[in-house]
Amino acid sequence: MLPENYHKMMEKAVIKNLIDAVKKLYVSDVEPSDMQIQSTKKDFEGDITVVVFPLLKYSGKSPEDTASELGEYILEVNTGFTAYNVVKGFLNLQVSKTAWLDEFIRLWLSGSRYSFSEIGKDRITLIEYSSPNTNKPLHLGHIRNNLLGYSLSRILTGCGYKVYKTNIVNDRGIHICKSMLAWQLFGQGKTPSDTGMKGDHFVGEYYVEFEKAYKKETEKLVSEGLTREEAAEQSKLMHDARQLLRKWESGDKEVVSLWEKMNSWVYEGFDATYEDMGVDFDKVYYESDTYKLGRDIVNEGLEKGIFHRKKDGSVWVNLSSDKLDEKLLLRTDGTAVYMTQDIGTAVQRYNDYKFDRQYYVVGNEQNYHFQVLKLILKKLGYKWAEGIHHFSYGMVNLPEGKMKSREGKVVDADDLIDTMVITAREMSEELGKLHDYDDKEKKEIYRKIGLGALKYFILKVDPRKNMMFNPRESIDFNGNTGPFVQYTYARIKSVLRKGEDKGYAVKNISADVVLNEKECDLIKLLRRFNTVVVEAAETLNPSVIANYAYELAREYNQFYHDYTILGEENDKLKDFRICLSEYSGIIINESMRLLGIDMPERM
RNA sequence: GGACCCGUAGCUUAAUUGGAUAGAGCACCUGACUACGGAUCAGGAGGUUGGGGAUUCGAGUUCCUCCGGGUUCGCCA
Repeated sequence: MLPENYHKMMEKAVIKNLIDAVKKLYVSDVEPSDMQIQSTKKDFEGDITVVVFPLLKYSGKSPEDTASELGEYILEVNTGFTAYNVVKGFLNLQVSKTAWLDEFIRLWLSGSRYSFSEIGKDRITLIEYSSPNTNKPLHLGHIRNNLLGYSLSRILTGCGYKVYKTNIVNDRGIHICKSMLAWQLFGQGKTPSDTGMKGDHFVGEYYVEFEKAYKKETEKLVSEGLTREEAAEQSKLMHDARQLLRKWESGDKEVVSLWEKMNSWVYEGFDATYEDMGVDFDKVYYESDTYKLGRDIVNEGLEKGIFHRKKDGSVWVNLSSDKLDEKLLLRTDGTAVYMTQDIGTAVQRYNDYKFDRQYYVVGNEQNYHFQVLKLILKKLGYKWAEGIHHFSYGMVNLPEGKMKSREGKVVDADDLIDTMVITAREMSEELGKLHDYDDKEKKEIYRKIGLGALKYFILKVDPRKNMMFNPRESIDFNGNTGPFVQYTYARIKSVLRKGEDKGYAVKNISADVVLNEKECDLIKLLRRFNTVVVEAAETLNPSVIANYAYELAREYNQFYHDYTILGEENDKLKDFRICLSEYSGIIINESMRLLGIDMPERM
C-alpha cells in the first residue's frame, strides 16, 4: 500500500481552508477554477503558495490585503502551517520542519515503490521504435530514436502500462537490391568474416559502392548530352537493381537466397549495436512479411469503394474531405509502397496484441505520413485506429549542418559509442580511482560512463525539438551530464560502503532530529519524483526525468559539501543523514533506470 | 505556393502548461581539498525570450502580423 503524499494532503487541506475562508470573510462561494495552489518557488520562503489574483473579485480588496487576510485565517484554523508571508499577489504558507522529517520517514519506509503510479494499469501499449533499413548501418538519428523508444517503454512500464517493444525492419525494396547488385558486381564472393567487418557496415559499403558507380554512370551519360532524367532512365545499374527487385517479388530462388544472406549479415551487425546500446525488443516485424497483408487490405478497400483506381492501374485514396490531397497506395504494376506495408503492419499488430495504444517512434519528417496512415485506417473502419499515435521527435543536426546519409555526412552509431567509451576510459585512467578492479570490471565501468554520457546528452532535450549534436560537447563529463549524475551516485555508494566498513549500522530514523535548510530542500525534491515520472508518462517526455535527476544530484552534492555524514557526532542525526543519502541514491538510480542508463557503483 | 514545426545569454538548453526576480551547463574570470570521492562546491560577468501589435490583474507560453530557419506535399522509404 502506498503512503499518502503529505504535500498533496496539505494542498487539499488548503483548498478546503480557502473555501471556508472566502465564505466566511467575503460571503461568497469560490469557483474551483479560481483556486490556484502550487508549490512555492525555491527563491521564496514557504512550501505551498496560493495565487490570490483570481480571488480578488470575491474580496474586492488589494492583492496584498486579500492574501494577508487569507493567510491569517488559514494559520488560525490549520495547525499544519507555522507561518505565512505575502509577496505581491502570492500567499506563501510554511510547513514546519518536523513535517518534512515525517514526510521523509514515510518515503524511506516505502522505498522506491513510492515512485510507482498506476495511471496506466493493464493498458496494452505497443511502442515501435528503431525501424532500420537493411542497406546501411545505424547512425546518430537511429540512436536518438532507440534511446527515446526504450526510455519511453521503461517510463510507461513504470506507470503500470503493459508495454510491448516492437521493431519493424524494412528489409525489402530497392535500397537492399542496390547493395545486392553492387556485391554481385564488385564483391568477389567476400563475406563480413573475410574482411573482419561488422555485417551491417559490410553491406553498407556496397550500398555506397552502388551509389558511387551509379553517379559515375549517369554523369558520363550527361556529359554525352543527356538530361539528368534521361540519364537516370537509361542507367544500366538502376535498371539491373529494379530487375533484382522484380525477381525478388516473383520469388526467384537465387535472388531470394542472396537477399537472405545479405540481410542476415546486417542483422548480426544490428544485434551487436542494439546490445551495445542496451536496447531490445519483444517482437520484431519484417516488412517482407507485412506488405502482402497491406496489399490485400488495399484491394479489399478498393472493392468496397473506399479507394479508387486510376486509368493507369494505380490505386489511390482521396483525402480531400480531410483537407489533404490524394495519396498513392499501389503502383501501376500492383506493387506495394511504404504506406501499403504500414497499413499491413498496423493491422497485423492489432491482431497480435489488441492494443489500447500504439506509439510510433518516428522522426518529425514523417508527420504527414502518419497523419495519412491514421486517416486511412479510420476510413477502412478500424475503430482501434484512434489509439495509434505518432511519437514525433526532432532531427539531430551537426555543427556543420544537417546529416545526409547519401553524402556520407553521418555520425555512425558504432563509431560514436566507441568514442564515448574510449573517452570515459581515458578520463577514468587519468583520475585513477579504480586500481583494485580487474580489466573486465574496469571495461564495464567505462562502458557505463561512456554510454551514460551519450544517452543523457540526447535524452535531456525535449524530444519534440530538433537538437544540435556537438561531438566536442558530448564528451564533456562535467556539469549537466550523465557522468555528473553517475558520479553523485558513486559518491553516495562510497559513503555508504565506508559506513558499513566501519561496522556502523543504522537502527532507525528518530523523529526528533532537527533538519537544516538543505535537508528540507532535498526532501522536497525527493518527494517530487512520483509526479515527475507521471508527468513524463503523460507528456511522453523522458527529458523531464533527465532534468530532475540532474537537479537532484546537484542538490545532493550541495548537501554533501556543506555537511558531514559519517563524521556527525549526534547519532540520531547521523542515522538520518545516512538514510537521506541512501534514499537519494535510490531515486537517482531509479530516475536513470527510466532513461535506460546504467549506474556504476564506483567510477 | 499549400500544410505543419521552430526561434530564449557567445554556444547547448530549462521554465510546474497563463504566475513572482526567465533557471542551468559549457566557455570566460575569482575562490574552496591534511575532510565521507575536486568527474565536486561557492561567487562574478553574460537576456528588450527574433520584431511589432492584441487579449488581462499578469504573456517566453494564447491570438494576429512581419522577419529568419526547418520539414513535408514522389509510382522513395
